[in-house]
Amino acid sequence: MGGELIKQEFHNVSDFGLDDIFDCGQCFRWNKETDGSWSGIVEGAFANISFRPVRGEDTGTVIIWSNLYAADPERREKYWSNYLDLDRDYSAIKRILGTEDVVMQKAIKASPGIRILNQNKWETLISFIISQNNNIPRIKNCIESLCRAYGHRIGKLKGSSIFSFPAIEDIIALEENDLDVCRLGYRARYITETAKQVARDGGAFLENAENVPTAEIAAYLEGLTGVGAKVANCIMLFSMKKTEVFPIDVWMRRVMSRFYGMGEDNISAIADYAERNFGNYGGIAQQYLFNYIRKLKDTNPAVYERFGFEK
DNA sequence: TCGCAGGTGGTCG
DNA sequence: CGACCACCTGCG
Repeated sequence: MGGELIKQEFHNVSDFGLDDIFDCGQCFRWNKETDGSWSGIVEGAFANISFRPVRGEDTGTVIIWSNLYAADPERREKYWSNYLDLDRDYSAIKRILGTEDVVMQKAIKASPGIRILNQNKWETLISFIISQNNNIPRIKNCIESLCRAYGHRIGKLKGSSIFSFPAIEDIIALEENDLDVCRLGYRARYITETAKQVARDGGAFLENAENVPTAEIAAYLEGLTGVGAKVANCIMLFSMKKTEVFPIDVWMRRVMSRFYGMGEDNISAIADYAERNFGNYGGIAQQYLFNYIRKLKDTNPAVYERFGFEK
């Protein structure tokens, strides 16, 4: 590994579940270890995160082993606290979302440990371009392949090399068919085009996006090749703290039609419903619902199939 | 084996 | 502006 691993702990953390956080489709470079911890690559560094609950499942200690900002304890603590969204009061959000919404109460109960990660903007942008019309195992394979081909070798783990996510410069330096090895399909062109567009201002807009109004960011992102409303919302939610956006994908359309009695292809009506009922926490509501319907399909396909509309 | 996957861009009325 | 439809690829 590049640099030794240093331990960072956060105590008395509640509303926190590793599987809920890392397996809810918001990130693609984290993998579960046999001991239940999760390992991932973040900002060109390696990390392993485990959670030790105390007093049942309510609160516990988050334990992070990483070589990120090894020489700067203050920066390191700030980074991870922000990355894991530890300053946000999820109990309060759950109360707000669950009020007079039985479906949401069930969804929250199914994945009580969800937290929205605050990830690198560029990596999130490219990752969600790759995610379109694609399935999660292949999305992960595509991203690893991209990192292996054009990221930088940052060390070795369990006998195999690990790589950082390629920087903007790494992508704009590519020639016509360089991405073929990554098997990205038609998304390859979207990525090279988007990289050029983002590089026009040296990546400044993306870097400062958190301070820009949501509508303005959305307009910028949807101007990028391969970025539509859904991908733009995912980028804003998972890397820019815009918790009010509500990404609508096939799963959300299924949830809204099965559990909320809405037309499956009436996207604008679904968006209106989310805005009115989930308000500033639409994105968090979306994550509870997304995990709920996906888990239901995996754990109880029969119920998933015949689940009619209930309200 | 083959439909489908956390959609988007282009085209046509 | 809304309703199609093609699109790389490989998982389940």
